[in-house]
Amino acid sequence: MKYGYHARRSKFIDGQKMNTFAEIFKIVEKVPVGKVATYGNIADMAGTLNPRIVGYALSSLNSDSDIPWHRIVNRHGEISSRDGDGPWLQRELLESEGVVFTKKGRINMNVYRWGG
DNA sequence: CAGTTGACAAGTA
DNA sequence: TTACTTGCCAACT
Repeated sequence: MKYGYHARRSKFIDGQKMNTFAEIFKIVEKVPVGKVATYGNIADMAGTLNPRIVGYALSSLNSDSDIPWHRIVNRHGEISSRDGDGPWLQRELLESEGVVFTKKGRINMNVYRWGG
């Protein structure tokens, strides 16, 4: 599965019409505990999105959101959140779910990556 | 309506 | 392996 941008904008998932952000959140919600997904993963599953849009959508969430935003990392298995307590909180949450970080602060994607 | 932005990814060196 | 460049596109201004 390559990182391909789909030309069509499918705003339909499971036969229901919904906006772009909702699509993203719906996918993110499916990431199981103890696993992580990349922005590209979510974008690909959503069917049409640029991975940037995924980050954009997640950035609109609060830290206490019901969406497991912390399970989304970049392709290198690194935390990409911006500033504030975001990055630290994300790592805390992941470690509390059993995700192990390397000394460089990266995640072994071969083990924890979800999808497929 | 026309830029600009951004929690990215892939390719290349 | 890291660092830099290019392509993306919805939301924002």
